[in-house]
Amino acid sequence: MIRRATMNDIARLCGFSKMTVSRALAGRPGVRPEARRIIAAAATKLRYEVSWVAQSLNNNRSGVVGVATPWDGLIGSNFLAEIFRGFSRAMDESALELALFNTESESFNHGSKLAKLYRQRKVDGLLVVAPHSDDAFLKTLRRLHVPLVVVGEGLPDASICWIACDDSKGITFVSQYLFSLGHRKIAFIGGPENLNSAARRRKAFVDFVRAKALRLPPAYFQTGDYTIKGGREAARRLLKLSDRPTAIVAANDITAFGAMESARQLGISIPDELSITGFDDLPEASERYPSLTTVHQPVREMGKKSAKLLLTALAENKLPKGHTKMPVSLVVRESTGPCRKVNRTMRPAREP
Amino acid sequence: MIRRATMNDIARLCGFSKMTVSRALAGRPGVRPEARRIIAAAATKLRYEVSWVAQSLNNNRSGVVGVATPWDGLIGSNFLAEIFRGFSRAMDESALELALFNTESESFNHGSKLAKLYRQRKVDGLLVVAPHSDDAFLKTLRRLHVPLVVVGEGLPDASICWIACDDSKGITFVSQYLFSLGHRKIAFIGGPENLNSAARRRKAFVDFVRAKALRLPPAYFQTGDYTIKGGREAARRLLKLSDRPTAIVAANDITAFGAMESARQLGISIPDELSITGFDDLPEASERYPSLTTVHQPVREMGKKSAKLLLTALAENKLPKGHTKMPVSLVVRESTGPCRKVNRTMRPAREP
DNA sequence: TTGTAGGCGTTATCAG
DNA sequence: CTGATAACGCCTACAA
Repeated sequence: MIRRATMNDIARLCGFSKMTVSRALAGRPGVRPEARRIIAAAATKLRYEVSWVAQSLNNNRSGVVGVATPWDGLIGSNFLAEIFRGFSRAMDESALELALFNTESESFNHGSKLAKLYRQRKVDGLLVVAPHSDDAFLKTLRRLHVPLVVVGEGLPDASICWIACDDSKGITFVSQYLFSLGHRKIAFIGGPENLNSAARRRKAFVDFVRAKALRLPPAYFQTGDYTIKGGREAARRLLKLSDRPTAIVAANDITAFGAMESARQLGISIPDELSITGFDDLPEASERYPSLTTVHQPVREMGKKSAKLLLTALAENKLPKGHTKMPVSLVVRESTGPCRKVNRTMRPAREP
Repeated sequence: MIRRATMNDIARLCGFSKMTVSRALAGRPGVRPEARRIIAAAATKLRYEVSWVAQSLNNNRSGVVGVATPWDGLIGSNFLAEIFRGFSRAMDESALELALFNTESESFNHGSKLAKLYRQRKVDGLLVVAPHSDDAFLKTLRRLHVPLVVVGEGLPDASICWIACDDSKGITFVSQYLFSLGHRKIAFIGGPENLNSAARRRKAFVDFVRAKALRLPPAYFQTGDYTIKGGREAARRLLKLSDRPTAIVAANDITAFGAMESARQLGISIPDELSITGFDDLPEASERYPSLTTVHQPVREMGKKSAKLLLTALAENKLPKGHTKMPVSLVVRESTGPCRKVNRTMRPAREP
């Protein structure tokens, strides 16, 4: 492995000074076109690449944006994948790279690693994806004035910049839709308690139930963990009730997929005997059989937008600010249908 | 944002020279214990963190390991997720960070970005996950002597270090198992042509068919793309054949999931009328209904091992070498069963 | 238009 | 054990 060429090498090779070389290669004014050409040629010949480290030392910038997210919940998911696609779209032109951090690792959340990350200038800023509401590191970050944007979770702390979707509206959409199909026995499978968005979705459902004065047994309010398995188990509990629901609102698509599996296992047909809705509109939602009625949220767009926000802030050398609620929409597919007045339970269904 | 403390600040504060401070904080010998304590105290008071950039400039090391992989195929998948978990397990103690690169981005594969990545010292080495066999960048990398380990794909080029699983053996396992259950009409759904592993799996199946002298119609050899959709479509083609197979060997789990959906849509019961096998043993395989008989490959282990390999090589300042084929094993679950001599097709099944 | 001097924060080297 | 000096590769500021 041979030593890489430096500006000095180029300078020596073509008889200019380091400085002229620097100016020429950075495309800055004040260099004779002729000189520019000579220098460019020399650079090519020596296979020169600027040392990004040396630049960083000058700028006090690392050129790296950190992506921090709970791995166990997200890293294999299409949700995160879509967000990433959004990120990379936004950063394509920016010469910045993405580094990945697991917020679930002790050292990260505790803050020990975190302080270093930024103070050692390993990252210029952070994109935080779907943090848990009990994550300690966000407070640390705020105190250190680290430029950061939170994606996919609206936070109560007004000083933190975030981009999320309108959770309440989404849940209202599906609930309303099921209601309009005649469903009155609607159950809910929520997400993990440590996500603000999950809490908001649950609250929206509760509000809806109240507004429509539906009288639902407590067992209709289940909690999952945004995994297939969690959805399956919660649905199983629901579907084994003597007075089982005719529709299930799942707090995300994955949970809905799990619920669909439980129904299938129990021989309950979708949507004839049971309607199911999701939330997120992951690519899979349209590909499953039956396809899933769900709430579309512009995940990739959110990724792109948040990355842009951060880049702009970094460029202007200030902290990103503000909160954005992205619009959601109802996507009707095959997993929902009109309510049949009587289901197959032994006892006849209660009249609403 | 206040200027960060430097070694100079500490030196001034406690009356030692920069050099002594450096030695003390790096825990190197040749510093009086008393001095050590004083310096440590000063560092704490000033909230000092070493500048990793300045260190890099000295070491000619960036402290970053790049992870390069085709995003569209992998980034939302549990396969990649498992590999990542392995990586992070291996790097937990190492102070290195992971940066992410999309091999499908033009600038990357073309090599323009790539050369820079390493020559600018943005990364010390690369972990390349499941590259396509037609990826040009690998050749570039080899020429530049970039330390790299390829995970999940065995490559023909002997000079590149890789860790993969024993594809042939895996396919032989499932084929053999289906055969032992009495299946003779076994179809295959392969993976994308631009993956060496997919080619090897297909070849293993063909070899098996030949060894057993099975006479299968050409339509029994399908090609998917390792997606649910691809699996579903290929399976649909198979199941609509007048002489349809009694078993399907899918080249990965995802494809198998798709195939299972097709069967369900067509009202074909698994495993009574159709046996299906996968490959990978993703976490989902055991959670689907019915659960999937498949080939287990130690994905996380592979991730861990490859990261370790790279770290060792970096520490010893040489290129990682060698090829590792990880063992695979057959995992029997619910998606396979004995062959019934007559299936529901109108015409009676041929005798084997 | 070009060049010189100096600094970014750390560490290697060698002298005290 | 401690410290002065130089070097890593680039860029800003200023001078010619």
